[in-house]
Amino acid sequence: MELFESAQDYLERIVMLEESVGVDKVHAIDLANSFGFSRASISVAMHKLEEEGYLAFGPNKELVLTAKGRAEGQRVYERHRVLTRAFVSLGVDPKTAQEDACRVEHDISEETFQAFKAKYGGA
Amino acid sequence: MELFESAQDYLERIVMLEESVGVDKVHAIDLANSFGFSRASISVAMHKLEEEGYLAFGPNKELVLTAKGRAEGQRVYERHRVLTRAFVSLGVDPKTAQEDACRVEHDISEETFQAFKAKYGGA
DNA sequence: TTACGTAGTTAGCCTAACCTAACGGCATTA
DNA sequence: TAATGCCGTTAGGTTAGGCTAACTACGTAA
Repeated sequence: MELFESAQDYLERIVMLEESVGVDKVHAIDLANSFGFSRASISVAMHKLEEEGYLAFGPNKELVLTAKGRAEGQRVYERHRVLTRAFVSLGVDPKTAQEDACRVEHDISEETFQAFKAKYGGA
Repeated sequence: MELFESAQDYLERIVMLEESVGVDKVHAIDLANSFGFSRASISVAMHKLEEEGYLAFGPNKELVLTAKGRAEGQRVYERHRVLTRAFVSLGVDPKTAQEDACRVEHDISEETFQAFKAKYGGA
């Protein structure tokens, strides 16, 4: 089954949160707060991701990414970072660049992403 | 009421079709063929656009854009052209660039669009 | 003139992705 | 120990945007 688009966002955000300083385990509530969505929506989405093998629930409901889930999250996160950097390089305000990257990251082909990465990917 | 995203595509496509050589009047069937959607889906969408004042139906069901509809269609079409040109400039295959532009055109802020236009907007 | 093909419409269905309301488990605290 | 509050879940609802099936209207061709 195809990974639904919102799921890419969730996996990406889990990876982002995990990389935040001071964050140990990520819970569903953290995603809900981060996106401003209801706990219910996140709960349902997490169970779908579990069914499809992208994550598991730890003993205290921590969200534990599988290798497959982590790879996908990191893939999307990299797109996010490259696109944000590209937009900022073009003169866009960092906050706006970030928001736009968050939507565009799902929409561009691998080819177009690689073109951006080649031009704007360097640190 | 906010203009739903698919509606932007429809208005844009009507403008594109009108500008095609040899095209006189655009009908719903032309959109259906162009997108590969059913006639039913297009029919419903066109009536919504009519209700909201973006177009009218001519005596033979031609789709007649209002000033408001044409402005919106042209706005989206310009985004499409600028983004396609930008992606091609980055080395992306024209067909892929076109497809990606078609999705990204809805997602970027005016600020980011203007940044692309400034850099890649020239003929 | 009947029959056919094309275009548009209507009704009803599906999925993705959100929502609220209500409830269960668990820990902390008065 | 009983109440409080937080987190997660379940049930049911909404909206956007597609679908098929079946109907209508109209023009053309046999």
